[in-house]
Amino acid sequence: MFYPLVRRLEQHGPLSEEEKQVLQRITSRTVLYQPREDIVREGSTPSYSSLILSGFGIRYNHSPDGRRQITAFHVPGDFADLHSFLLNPIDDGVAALTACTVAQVPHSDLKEITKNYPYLTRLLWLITLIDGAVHRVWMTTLGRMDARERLAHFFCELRDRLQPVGLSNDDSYELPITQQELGDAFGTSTVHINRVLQDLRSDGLITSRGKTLIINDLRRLQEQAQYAPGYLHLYQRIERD
Amino acid sequence: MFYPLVRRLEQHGPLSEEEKQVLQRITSRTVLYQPREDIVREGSTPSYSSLILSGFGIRYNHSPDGRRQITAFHVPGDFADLHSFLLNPIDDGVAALTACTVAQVPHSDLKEITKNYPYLTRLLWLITLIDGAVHRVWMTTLGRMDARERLAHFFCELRDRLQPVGLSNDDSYELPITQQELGDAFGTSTVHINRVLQDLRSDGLITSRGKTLIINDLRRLQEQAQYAPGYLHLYQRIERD
DNA sequence: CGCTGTCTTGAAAGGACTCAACGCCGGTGG
DNA sequence: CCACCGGCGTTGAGTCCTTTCAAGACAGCG
Repeated sequence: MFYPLVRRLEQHGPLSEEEKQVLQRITSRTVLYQPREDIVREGSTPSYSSLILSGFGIRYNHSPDGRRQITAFHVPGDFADLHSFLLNPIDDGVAALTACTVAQVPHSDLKEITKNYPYLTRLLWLITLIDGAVHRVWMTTLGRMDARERLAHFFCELRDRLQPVGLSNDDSYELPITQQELGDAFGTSTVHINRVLQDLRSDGLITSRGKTLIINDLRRLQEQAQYAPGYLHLYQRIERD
Repeated sequence: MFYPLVRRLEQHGPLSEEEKQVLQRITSRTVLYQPREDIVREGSTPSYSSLILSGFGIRYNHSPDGRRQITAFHVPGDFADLHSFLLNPIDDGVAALTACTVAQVPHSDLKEITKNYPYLTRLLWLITLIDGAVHRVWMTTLGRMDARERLAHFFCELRDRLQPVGLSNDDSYELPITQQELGDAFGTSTVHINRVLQDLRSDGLITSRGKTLIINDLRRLQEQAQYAPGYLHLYQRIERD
């Protein structure tokens, strides 16, 4: 049996047997979602947080007049709405891009953890802080880079996030994201995403066949994207005492 | 004596006498910063987090080639880099816009709180989560709104954030932010900020005299900005048990 | 009084958008 | 087994928002 939350938190600090058991217990309730299905509705007040075990998801915001902004792409191992533990009603929604299996972690269990497991609490807190760090970098790409740089940056980011969960090999990975969704994430129209992708392809930086993305020239892609992976804090360590 | 952190956290749940004393103790070390001075350097690893007691600050990111994105404006009562408690080195910097008095809260004290005061821990965690919620809305304005809407949105947001700390009266407040800084925050050039401001002024939505901003028609400003203040979670309540 | 940072203005260029149409493909139903 | 359908990707043309570059006006400060 595979315990994604254990694996994820262990990236940031060692876990005791007891702690591992706690994490296994609170992630034992799992649910299956269909592609496009809502996992958490915008504005709702869930009593649990959703941990993605398999599949791809998105987090999104709608402006009152209906324009959509995708604020995060989620891969297996991501806690899509850990923030709904303390923040409710939540103002963003979570949806499945592909079929997803999701563990529903009751907020009551999270509260118990804050009472009895300060170290686990800090680890969970850290996960939400990394989320914020990624948000800030996305803000920087949205505000200060052009569409081409933003896309290149994202492809670099996704590669580094998929690696730890074994979903990226040889710099290629499954990318089940439509051009419309890319547009909604990176602040451009679908049409423009299409043209930028063609650009990246014709420059030999990437290849995309169907839903597979191949990075042909990682160095150059990272360079043009001004990509520096530190903000992902993949190996941020926390001390127990 | 005035304890900004107590006041801030009390917005989200009642505090016991003991808890108040803890908060007072950990915010007792204060420092004064000059305008433009760095409060936290980008990429550094501070051993304390900075709580702004008076003055305005910004948080910012630089892309490797030097373009700057301002990711947050901070007002009195804001914990500018509470996330540096667990996230280090931090990838964003904090700087003073005006003269600032700042309380430096040692990370060791924060760690003690996570061990002994789970309720305070959740309150502090909440603050960082609200930060994230604001980030997401900024992403939405950056990605999906034009410069005029973004500025209007920000003026509405700042009004609602200054109200609780008594810095906004009659829908007017001090705005010690240059057009260059507004540009760096909202993803446009300084020149364009200037033109958009003139637009908002000539439409009778705002008046700005020197560093004072007056909102002349709040309804219409909020409407055009599609402003919905829920994301600030100003009165988000958390339960003790 | 002069300096420097900030604000303002104009003109030309460019990145991105909208609208519209078309091709491709997989899925569905007859 | 084939025809239809809808979602997705692609393309072109015209338009608009925003940028860049440059220069001048203004204001606060030493």
